[in-house]
Amino acid sequence: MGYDFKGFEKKWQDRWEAEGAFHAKTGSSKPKYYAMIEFPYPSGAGLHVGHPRSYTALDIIARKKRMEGYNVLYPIGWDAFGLPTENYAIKNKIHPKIVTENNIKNFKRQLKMLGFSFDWSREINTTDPEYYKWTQWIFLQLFKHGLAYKQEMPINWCTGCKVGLSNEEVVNGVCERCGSEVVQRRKSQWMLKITEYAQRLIDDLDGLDFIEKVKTQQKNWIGRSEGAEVTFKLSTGDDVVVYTTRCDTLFGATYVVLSPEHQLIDKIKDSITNWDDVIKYREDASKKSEFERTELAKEKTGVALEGIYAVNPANGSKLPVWISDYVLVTYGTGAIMAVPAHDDRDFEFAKKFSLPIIEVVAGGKNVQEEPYTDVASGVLVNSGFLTGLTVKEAIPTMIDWLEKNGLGKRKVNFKLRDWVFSRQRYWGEPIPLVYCEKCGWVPIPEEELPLKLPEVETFEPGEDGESPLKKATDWIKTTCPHCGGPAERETDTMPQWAGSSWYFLRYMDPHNSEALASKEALEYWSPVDWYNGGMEHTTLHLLYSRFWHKFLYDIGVVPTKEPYQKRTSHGMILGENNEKMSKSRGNVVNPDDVVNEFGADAFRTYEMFIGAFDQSTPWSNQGLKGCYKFLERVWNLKKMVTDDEGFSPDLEKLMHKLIKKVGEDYDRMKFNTAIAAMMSAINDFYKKGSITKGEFVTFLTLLNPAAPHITEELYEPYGGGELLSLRKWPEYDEEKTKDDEIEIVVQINGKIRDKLMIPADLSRDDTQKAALDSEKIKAETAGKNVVKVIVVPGKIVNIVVK
RNA sequence: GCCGAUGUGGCGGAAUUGGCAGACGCCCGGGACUUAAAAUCCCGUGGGAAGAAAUUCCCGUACCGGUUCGACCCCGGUCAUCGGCACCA
Repeated sequence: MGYDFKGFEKKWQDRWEAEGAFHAKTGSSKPKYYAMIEFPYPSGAGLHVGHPRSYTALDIIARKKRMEGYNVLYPIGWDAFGLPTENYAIKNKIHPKIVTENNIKNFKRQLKMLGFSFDWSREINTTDPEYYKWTQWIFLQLFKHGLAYKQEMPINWCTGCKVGLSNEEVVNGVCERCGSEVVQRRKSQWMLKITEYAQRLIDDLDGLDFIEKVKTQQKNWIGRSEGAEVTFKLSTGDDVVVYTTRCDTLFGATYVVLSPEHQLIDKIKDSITNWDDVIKYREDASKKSEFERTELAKEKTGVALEGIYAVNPANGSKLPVWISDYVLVTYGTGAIMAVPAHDDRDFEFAKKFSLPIIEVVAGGKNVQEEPYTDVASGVLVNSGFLTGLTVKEAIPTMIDWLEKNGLGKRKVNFKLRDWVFSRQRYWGEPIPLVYCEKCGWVPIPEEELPLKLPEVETFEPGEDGESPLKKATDWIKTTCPHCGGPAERETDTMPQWAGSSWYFLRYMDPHNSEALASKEALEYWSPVDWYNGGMEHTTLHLLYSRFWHKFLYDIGVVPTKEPYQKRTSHGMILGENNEKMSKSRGNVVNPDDVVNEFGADAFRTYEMFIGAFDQSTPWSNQGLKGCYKFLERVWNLKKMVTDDEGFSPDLEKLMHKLIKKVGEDYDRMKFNTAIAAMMSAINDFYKKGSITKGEFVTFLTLLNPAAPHITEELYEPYGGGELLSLRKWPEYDEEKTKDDEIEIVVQINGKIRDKLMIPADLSRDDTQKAALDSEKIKAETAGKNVVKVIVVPGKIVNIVVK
């Protein structure tokens, strides 16, 4: 009738804590192992059943490594700045600090009840001034090295949160967080030059053990493209530089397009005869929200700049110049040469406005009807000195020609944009800069860090999205650290991603007041050996933190180029109805209820057994019960343990196989099959009716990383006061995992006709002989012509007959 | 549209990477125990056909085709679902 998990789960959690069993020791002579999960945002909703999937997985890794003799760091903390807390604070008129404290308290209780082997003595909190002191310090270093700059620029403005968003935070034209419409606004914003690291962020992926889809997603996001910048002369005498990856098609350019925001337009204003139309188009374009821009992408719009033309540098032909918002001001040069015969967008535009289409690459269908964009095949035509070359040959030939004649040059572009780093919000790290009329932006002295968040009456953003800190007038007024004159503090705060961009460093030395971490700790623990987290952070947190880390490497603060050696990702846990868990769908499973009813071990074991770790799977209460039953069977094993040491002859093979299987499966994150193997073993134990002490203890050790409480409890009578969690991981003997006799399959023409037990080490010839000697096979092959016999020793014999 | 992943019993999922498809668990069915039920333990469980039975045969990994002695696995094509990107020239 059940096992009394409530009687001991808490007991062991307390004992691990009291003994400091999972404390990592900086500088220990043991080899180090740094396992990390993404620290949670302590939301009011409490822990989601998805969190423990990742935490249990790396807990298993951490616990196993510890048992294998490593000095393991498996830390935990709170990524606690952010909008949901602030919005809750506004709504309920409670200080976000209090909200955060309460949420952390609840999260901490929930995490503790699950028995993770976190080193709680290293707990960190991004909203703690002792923590954000160093977030601010890093920002100051970025500023001092010219990687932080303030710029008036069109930003994504969330109409709901009243805050600027980075491109990464805009999903399908709406705010990732609140779902409100996002529009373009011009705002002065702090920016971080992540683009300066674009190439290195791609290149350095090579040496890393990241799952492939993370690497490709990051590469696609950074979006490197090789091409050329080509200069077109305008009839006004000005130059317009366009960016193209297909300079081979230059002879086919039939018009030039500038983005509506292109700077040149104002300069040549006087030569444009339809200026009113241009003004109107620009205004319309700027009013379009991000949503409209993407949704209406199909329908091309534009205005010709009348009174001017551009000259094609390849053949001197005069081309009309247009403006259109299908050309983005933020990419390349904000201007393109249009080759409608060989580009989908240009084709569409040319059709709509009846512009000429000239074929310069042969090999497609009629380019008057559809563009031919294939780069792999196709030969240049109508293209002067390029005619006859393949596209692949023509591109470098054209670039060489352009460079030789001073008409263009090779150019690499990236889709990645600089990181919009300021938020007009309260609950974030204050940006530690002051503005002085005389000296401009001046960093505050490092001794003055942390620059603490001032107290304010209300946390709402002001009209027009002013930062709530604007109301802290006393705080804002200060003196310039440079000239001593009057100055004002920056009132924007940092985005939520700031604190998480370096937290893995703080874990190494969390209480250091002199530095973000000591040199010794950084040298000892870097890099994180294994970092598991969600795919949703691939282009945000994961990229941002790699960027910060590279910067810190460049200025000599950290010893490695990359923060994380290995990155894996877990699949989502869906509701029982196979949909994403959400309050509105009513399919949320609360970890508190699960632990209360079935205990932490059953919860952990089930989350590991639920399916392939990297794939999404629906929750199942029945499946959970199955795992509970398994643990119950483990519990009841204690009644059948004999006093014998070691392994009994009839279970020896099984035990060695099991040690091998479970260990290897844990390492490869095949937790589901590791648990399955242990379930299978349990079935065998029950069949036999008794097991030795040695078998029992070994079994408990293998299960311990997944189900630490029940195994500690069962081990207690055998441990002599020692914790099972700190016991040595069992070893196996490869020889003893091998069977003496194996079953092989005999096929005739690929169909199974017989199965034979043969000695495992039987030679190829003898295996073949045994197969052909089988009665069944003899009967089947009688009177037929044996054409061929394929023998795979230890596996199969296939006899081909006619 | 582009990039990536996935598709296997009633369900979650296995399959040493080209060698017995369906491990393990759930559900369901049967039996033991019990006055009875629950719990527990044992057995069965992809579909179809033949047989009283042990057993035997056929079909089967989204669909179509190919390579191979042999394909869930490799190749070509199609469809579906999910995730990411999306006017990036």
